Amino acid sequence: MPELPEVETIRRQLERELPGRRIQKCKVGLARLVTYPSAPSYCRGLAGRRIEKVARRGKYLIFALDDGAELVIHLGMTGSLTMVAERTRYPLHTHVIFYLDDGRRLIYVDPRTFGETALLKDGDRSPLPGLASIGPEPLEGEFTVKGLASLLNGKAMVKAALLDQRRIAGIGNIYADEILYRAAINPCRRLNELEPGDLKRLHKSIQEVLNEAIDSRGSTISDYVDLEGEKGDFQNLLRVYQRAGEGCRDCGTTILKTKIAGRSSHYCPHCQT
DNA sequence: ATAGGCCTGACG
DNA sequence: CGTCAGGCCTAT
Repeated sequence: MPELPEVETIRRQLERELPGRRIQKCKVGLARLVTYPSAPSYCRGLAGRRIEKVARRGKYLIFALDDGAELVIHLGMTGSLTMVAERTRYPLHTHVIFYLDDGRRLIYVDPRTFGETALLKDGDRSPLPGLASIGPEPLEGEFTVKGLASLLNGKAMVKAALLDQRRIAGIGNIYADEILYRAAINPCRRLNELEPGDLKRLHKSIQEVLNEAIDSRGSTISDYVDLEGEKGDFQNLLRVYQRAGEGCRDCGTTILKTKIAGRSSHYCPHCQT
């Protein structure tokens, strides 16, 4: 579910709430979600730690702890984080509970359980291959047109490449479609056929779409909510995603839907070539 | 590159 | 009942 804009929205809210707070203890209801180390060691390692900072890398949330360890959470498809008061009933599918020293709890809820969490020591991210091999942040200064061109090598379809977290961090199915629409690039185009003009538009579109989505606090298609339980607004601004059969907002042509890299892909056959 | 698997829930 | 869903890993 959550892509870069949704995770960044949650990160900003966590950053207002958590730094300075201690995790008194933690409870794991579904041990499978703790991918490193074992669930018991994870809880032992977290007990008593103070949270110093909440960062984001792609779709991963990274909590820096006072002993140098990192608490990592990936929300998968349907994960969400919420702060709840003491004596509040936990929602269905609450799998991890962090008890904070102000009485509140940070809870991890995830119906489909595609998410994961881990506790990394000494900045060693190798236990999480997806994080260890992640590509550059598209909204950071070093993400240039030239850099993008070098990341998009080979002959894969451009849509598949945008979804590949090892090339660029944080883009998922919604924003890949929206980015390609804005860049006027057909999702089936091959990387080795992109011209300098395409790359320039693609670079600009990646940053514009992601920044605008963050400004709208993400997209809520079905169940995404932020830390406060609020839905995002960007679903109202989508141009192609889930609009198959409807008219293109620019030219009126019917938006098409196809399958690329196993994911549904929406595009305007007239505007995107 | 593609399909299948991991899960639950919504919808037709 | 079947199909589909914001992610990602594996096997073919």
